[in-house]
Amino acid sequence: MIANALGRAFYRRDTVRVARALLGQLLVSTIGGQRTAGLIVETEAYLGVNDQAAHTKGGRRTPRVESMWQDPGTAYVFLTYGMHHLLNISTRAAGIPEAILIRALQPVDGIDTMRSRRGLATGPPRHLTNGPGKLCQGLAITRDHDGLDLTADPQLHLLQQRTRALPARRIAVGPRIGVDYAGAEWAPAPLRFGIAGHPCLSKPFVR
DNA sequence: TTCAAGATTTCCT
DNA sequence: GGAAATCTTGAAA
Repeated sequence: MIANALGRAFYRRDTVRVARALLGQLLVSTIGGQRTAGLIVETEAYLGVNDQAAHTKGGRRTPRVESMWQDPGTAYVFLTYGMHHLLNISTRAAGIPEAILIRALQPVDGIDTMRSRRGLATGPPRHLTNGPGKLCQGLAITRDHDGLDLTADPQLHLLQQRTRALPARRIAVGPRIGVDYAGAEWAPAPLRFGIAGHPCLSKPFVR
């Protein structure tokens, strides 16, 4: 077991609640012998079979999205635009395909490793992980890691940094990014969460 | 078997 | 601000 890791019960709760509770927790990757880690500063919730923005809309259960149907705390990693990996964590009970997309981190450990992987020798560290594709590149997360149990995997897991979610006034809320195709009900739904005013957000929250 | 489109990033103007 | 890069998936034929 991993000391201080977020456990099954953390992820088994309501997805929006987990999305908020993940803000400020530490994502740790130990891949290729290099430890890299960052604090989660931005998340998005994807709500199962009804959500028209989710890969599981209409109850899809194809090989790609199988991880979303698995136990809470399972990694769902997919490739988009033919070149970028995106990391999600499944929530609620097995059989309920909801998940949270990790959209941005504040780099904490292994910054030199992240620079090397991202091809950014100079510049502010926030550019290493301020986007869902960027953070996967920085932490070396690929489809090889799809299906991992993030409550217990030595390569990839989350460590508890706080026992309570941030106060509501410190959490910015807005529509999800890049889901304009999802229709009038789901595209504008307030399912994106971020630490208000944090410099590592992938995009500003408009209010 | 075919084909359109995408939960993004980067580079150019 | 706009477009290209690049390839798997999912649905239709």
